[in-house]
Amino acid sequence: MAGETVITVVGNLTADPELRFTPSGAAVASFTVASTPRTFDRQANEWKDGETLFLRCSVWREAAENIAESLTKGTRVIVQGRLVQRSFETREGEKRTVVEMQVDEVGPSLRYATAKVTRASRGGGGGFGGGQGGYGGGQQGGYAAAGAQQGGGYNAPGGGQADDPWATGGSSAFNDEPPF
Amino acid sequence: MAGETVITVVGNLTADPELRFTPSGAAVASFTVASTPRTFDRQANEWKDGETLFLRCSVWREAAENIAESLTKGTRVIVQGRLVQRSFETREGEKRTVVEMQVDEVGPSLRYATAKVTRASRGGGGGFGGGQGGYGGGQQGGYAAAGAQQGGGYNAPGGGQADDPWATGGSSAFNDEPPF
Amino acid sequence: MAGETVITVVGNLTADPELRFTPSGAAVASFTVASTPRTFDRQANEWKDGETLFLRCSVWREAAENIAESLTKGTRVIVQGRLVQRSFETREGEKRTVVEMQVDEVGPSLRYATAKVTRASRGGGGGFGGGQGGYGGGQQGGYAAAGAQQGGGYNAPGGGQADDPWATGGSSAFNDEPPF
Amino acid sequence: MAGETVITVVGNLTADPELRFTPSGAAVASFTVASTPRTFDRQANEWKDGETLFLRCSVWREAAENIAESLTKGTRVIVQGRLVQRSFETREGEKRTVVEMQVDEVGPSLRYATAKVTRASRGGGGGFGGGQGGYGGGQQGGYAAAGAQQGGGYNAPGGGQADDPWATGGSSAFNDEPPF
DNA sequence: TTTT
DNA sequence: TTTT
Repeated sequence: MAGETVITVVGNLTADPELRFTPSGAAVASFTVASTPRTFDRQANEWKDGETLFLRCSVWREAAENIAESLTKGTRVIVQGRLVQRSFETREGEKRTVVEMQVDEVGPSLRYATAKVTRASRGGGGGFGGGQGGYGGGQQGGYAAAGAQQGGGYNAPGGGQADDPWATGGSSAFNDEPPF
Repeated sequence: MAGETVITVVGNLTADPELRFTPSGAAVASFTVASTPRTFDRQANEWKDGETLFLRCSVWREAAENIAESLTKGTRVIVQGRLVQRSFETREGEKRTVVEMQVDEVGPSLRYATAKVTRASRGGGGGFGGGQGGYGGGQQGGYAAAGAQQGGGYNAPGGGQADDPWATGGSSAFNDEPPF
Repeated sequence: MAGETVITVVGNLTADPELRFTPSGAAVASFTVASTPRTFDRQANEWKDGETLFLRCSVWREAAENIAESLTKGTRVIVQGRLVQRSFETREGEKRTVVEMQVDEVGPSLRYATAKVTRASRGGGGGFGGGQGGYGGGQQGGYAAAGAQQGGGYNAPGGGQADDPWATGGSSAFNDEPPF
Repeated sequence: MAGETVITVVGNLTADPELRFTPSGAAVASFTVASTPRTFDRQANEWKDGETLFLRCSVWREAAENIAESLTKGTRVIVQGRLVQRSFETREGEKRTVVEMQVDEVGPSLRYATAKVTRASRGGGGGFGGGQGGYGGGQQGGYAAAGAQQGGGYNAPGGGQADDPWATGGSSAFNDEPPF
């Protein structure tokens, strides 16, 4: 009896996702995420790549079809799901167990610039209107792009805490240099 | 002295991201994620929406510019980062503190079908080839698409543990009905 | 290159921890956590136990010695650490890979009442004063116990947000029935 | 519509937990965790303490009573729960919102040696027999203690994957120096 | 192989 | 087997 084993992994696809269908027609996609931690080596006093974790992932239904269309080998992704253990038998009749992930949420990471190019599009598109229908028809892509409110200083940020500090100019957040 | 407070939140943008620049030219984007948990009400014996969490998020550098281009109001996103507390002063000179998130990774969730439409594109594009080059030029969008190996029954899935069970036909994963 | 794969698992020890020492004298403890998720079966409209995840865990140094002393078979624990993959060779010379956890933080869960009994003590003890000195010597155990300020209505809760709501009487948190 | 916002925080109690009871008799404990991240400063090329996060936490029912007995100011704890937002009104009638945590699991961290002392006990006690009553009656405390199998080299570790590598002598895990 |  |  335990809460949950929901985890989030960030890494790169080792190959294009595979899409299959169950007899009843449900889509299931599977892929492997390679996640290489960066750790600080106290001895050497430098950053090093740790051992890569290769984690097998399964996605069902809509999400399965979505990722088959938009994620490819090498894509950096964010994957959230539950760790599960699956038993199976080898061809030699030996029992084995593997740890895998049943994916709840998955999407491409926008952390690096390389992610940008691919979202160029013609006549509409642009933006991930995840919501209840098609928002955002009509952005033209390009740099200024995608509906971002680049300008204003006092536009209500629409959320958060009472008397939101982001709305007040001169917040420390907008002085120099990122905090990390 | 504490490990980390890395968390992952899934939710929808309450507005388009705001993009600004520090005096030194570093990009910083901010947005609010609305995350509504579904919880099972034991009394009523049914699922209900919990209280929505509105969490203010900041993103720096490349990622800031990337999201300003591709995320819009309503997008369902996966956000990973560190919880931080920020102090500020109200216009009345009162000290306040808010809990926010410094984002490490963020991207659109591909969980729902609505995410699909927006990635249609002309002459290439398509797919998030996060990697260093060929983002699968040539997919036509549409359903079969995006490099997924839809066909085979026994193609090596190229991943996972020794003697990978996914390679063996008839794995339980491909029988009927998703497990959840 | 990926952020981190820090995860937290809650479950029960399948056996007492094993404590060993490296040639250089570093302590390493290992144990297996059995984590059984509860999931809501939509078909049956009821809660069921999911498949149990058995996750092998390693702990080093001080923590290794601490857990060897205080955790036993069956203990419900909270374990935080990094997922790692370890390669090894079977006696038949076959290569294998397993997913395990390198533990950063671990401790007994105080969720259930059964956890209570074992902490009874004589003349001192009681309480886990992990902090910077005085572990409250002198609590007598028993129910009212352990330094909790049961009484007051307006004692400053010493932390948190400006104008902390916990300090104001009549907060909704103290009306009837827990929210879950 | 969002999965969950389950998070885990590690930190120290800023004060003893406060225990109260709702009119209907349900116990609720509250406390604040101070969590100070260690981050690597690229400029200075050294580790620094980040800004401390003070997170207000609520615990209900059994767990509330358990922690009131055993956690005290300064204790290092592992806390898992859901981030929630709570609205309230200040004495001036102003609306405010705070981010807090509804705790699912909480316990003392056994990471540091200081945690050890407090578990000394007389005639029984000792160990957290989380299970079905009092296991482990009779450990004497002290170092060898608490059911740990310190000895053997080849005792079956009882867990994990097929052909468990931990059972094989000479695993890399038992060579010199911890991996971090 | 654990377990409110 | 991936990868800023």
